[in-house]
Amino acid sequence: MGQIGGGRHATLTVGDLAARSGVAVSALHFYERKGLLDSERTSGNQRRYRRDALRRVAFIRVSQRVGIPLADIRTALASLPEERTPTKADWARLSRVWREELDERIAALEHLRNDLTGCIGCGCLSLRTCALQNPDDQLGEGGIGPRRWQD
Amino acid sequence: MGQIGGGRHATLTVGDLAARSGVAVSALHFYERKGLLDSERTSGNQRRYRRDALRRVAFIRVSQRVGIPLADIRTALASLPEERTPTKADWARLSRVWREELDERIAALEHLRNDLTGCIGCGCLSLRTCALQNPDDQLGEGGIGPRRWQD
DNA sequence: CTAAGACCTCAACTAATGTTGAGGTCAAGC
DNA sequence: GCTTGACCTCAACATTAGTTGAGGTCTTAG
Repeated sequence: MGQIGGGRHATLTVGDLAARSGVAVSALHFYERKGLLDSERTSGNQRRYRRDALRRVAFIRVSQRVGIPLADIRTALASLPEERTPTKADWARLSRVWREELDERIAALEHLRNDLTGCIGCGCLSLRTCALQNPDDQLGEGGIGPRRWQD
Repeated sequence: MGQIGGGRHATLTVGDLAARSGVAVSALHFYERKGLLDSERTSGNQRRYRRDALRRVAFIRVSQRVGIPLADIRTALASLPEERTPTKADWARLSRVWREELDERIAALEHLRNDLTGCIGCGCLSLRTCALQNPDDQLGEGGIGPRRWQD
């Protein structure tokens, strides 16, 4: 634990942060490698996190639940003010962007549901006539590469 | 082309199927390796598809747009009658299952949106109090492994 | 009949998001 | 001051959904 019961002190060890955020240590290392998180080091090279790392990790997880890839989360986090602990307003600003993303994704899925419902009626799945096969919305235009969504 | 202009004949070559479905040849090979699709072979070992392969591929793509992983699509396809060309009713039955999945996913995302909207108000993202951090719905319970959603 | 284009297999690579393990170091309680 | 648990790095592996390339074969139009 990071001194005196795991957290009243100024910094957190990686184990503390993992325990409090519910994120595995290996994932925290990974976020750091990817530039989403950083830490100071002790003289012995061990990570020490400032307490706002906790909110940072929280933001990462919430963003992932919304379906945002880490690279985009990284970009968003990079827009936080450097050398000033982010305020609640800073976090709220970032989150608002995600809500718009989420709105769009929900709308796209609803559109898809409407199409699918129609196609179930005819059972067609016809390549020429079925709306699902010739999408006029954004869904499915990004090709077949690695997935962007998560659950 | 699969004889006489690419398709009036009984079977399709892999190139025909690719052209008509909009799916790359390499993806069709991949689906076959994964058991989602199969083909007869000519004496020279080239694939020849029955015409209902077209609808099968259509079903695969539609399912992927709904966000279903290939393994699940494979399971669904396995429930189609063997040795009888599937009817429209068969396809409609499968699609209905996906619509239920889609309904659930939309509902989960809407729930998430409500939580996020609330959390934007307070800017908290608190690990203890924010609904997003302590999910009581299905979202986010599957852990962190490979993604299940797509776009 | 032959040449060009389509097809074949197999292995390696991509991308995102991590986990696992090996081999070694730090820090803290007794 | 030593031992034990936590930490370090780096490399390899897992998963999903394919793509790319090498090296070779089939089919078909002319």
